[in-house]
Amino acid sequence: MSARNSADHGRDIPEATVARLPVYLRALTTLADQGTSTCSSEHLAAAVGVNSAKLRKDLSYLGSYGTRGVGYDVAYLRYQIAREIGLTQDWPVIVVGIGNLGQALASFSGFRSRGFRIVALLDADESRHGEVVSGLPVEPFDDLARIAREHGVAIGVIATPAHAAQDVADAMVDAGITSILNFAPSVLQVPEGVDVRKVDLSIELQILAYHEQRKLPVAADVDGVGEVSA
Amino acid sequence: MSARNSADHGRDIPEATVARLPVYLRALTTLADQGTSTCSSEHLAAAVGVNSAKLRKDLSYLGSYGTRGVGYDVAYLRYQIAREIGLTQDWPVIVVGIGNLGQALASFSGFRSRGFRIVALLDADESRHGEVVSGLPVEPFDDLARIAREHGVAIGVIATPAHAAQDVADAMVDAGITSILNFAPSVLQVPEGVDVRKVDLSIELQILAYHEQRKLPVAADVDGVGEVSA
DNA sequence: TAGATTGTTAATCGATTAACAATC
DNA sequence: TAGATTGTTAATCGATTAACAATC
Repeated sequence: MSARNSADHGRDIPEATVARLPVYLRALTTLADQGTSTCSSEHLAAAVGVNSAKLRKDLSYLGSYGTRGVGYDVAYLRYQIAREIGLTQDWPVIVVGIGNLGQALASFSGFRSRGFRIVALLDADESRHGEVVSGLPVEPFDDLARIAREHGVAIGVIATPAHAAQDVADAMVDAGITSILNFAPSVLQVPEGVDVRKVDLSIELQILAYHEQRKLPVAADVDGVGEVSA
Repeated sequence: MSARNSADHGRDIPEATVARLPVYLRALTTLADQGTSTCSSEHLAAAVGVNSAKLRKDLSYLGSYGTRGVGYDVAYLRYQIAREIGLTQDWPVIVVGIGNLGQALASFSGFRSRGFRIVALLDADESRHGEVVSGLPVEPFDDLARIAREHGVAIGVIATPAHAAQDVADAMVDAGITSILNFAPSVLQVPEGVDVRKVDLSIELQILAYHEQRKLPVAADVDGVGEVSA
């Protein structure tokens, strides 16, 4: 009953699928680098650690880029995924907060090779201004709006302490930035239409700790102490 | 029909809930620091940006720690969540790979305050050995097993380049580490019983780019180019 | 043609959320 | 008691996966 035709492709891709497309893309790049020209869903799924049915379902949201009985052309599928994500274009990015993490981000080569180009590093600390980090000068935070507009920046990265993060987000939104990657351990309030993704190092460790804690105690279903002597 | 009693608490908490508990914990810490002693699910939910029904359902997996008509005692709920996650104990952690990211991790104060203690920094590069980073000496990667056992390390962080990550993971598993936080852009193969969480900076940016790409083109349902002039 | 593999269906599973009885 | 808020139910929604017809 649902009138799905070829023109629908690229619309309404489930979030869970969107989050996996970059993983597939990376695996395809690895395969291409190894000289592999064709691969099956089974092969690619094994490389990224997912169920092959899930992989095929994910790819089906993009279109029919495989050949039954044969598999997928690595270069072709790779291009289609890159196009779908928007990596065939260049994304100027600014980073606010040049502490240890900000410097690590500034020097991270993985961004550049995937279509992301850091065009400016900003910090509120005057004593840092003019300092060159990974080839870019540290500029005043107050110049955010001007810099963002000059470079057509749509994506901003927050690498400040938690207490500054909301102010930075507000300034980014004012400057027309509509996608924010937040490394500060704080919840950002942003208007509708602005996407925020959060990377939180200590939350990741806490999730691991939760599972780790369940591994150590004995399996018996008692309300025991469950502590092991140090 | 399901015989759920109070002794069940702390078992079978859904993954989605586990991932949110650290967020609740942080919000409760903020409230406590502000001197707030009681809060409603509505209030706490607003602070972390979730539906209050979801918050109450999440908390219900831990037990009944609220008071109808009143809300939650901030300090008490905070303790209960911390206990559930396992943050009432100390987690020794090692970091392998002392590049920019590894140094940022080593100096990140957020770990220590949440019960995680970095006990060693390791790197395969001999020229770095002995160098002191954030008060810890960089030690040889080959000493991983000894160091991990000496400190009872259960959680390891991989901050190496992608090509080294699998070897590091293998060594960690051999050394008895059963939880790994992987910052390298590679898929790790680990035996059952070992948890891996992955933080991938460029994947986060790619997910943002996907959504950003859908914002820019005009809404019309045409197969147009959708490119804006630079 | 026979074998292989995709793309899709449909069943299942897990997560979200509105609504409300329980109860402070 | 009246008002407020929890803890839980049940409906809904979205994601996963086995199975298989389509088809190269």
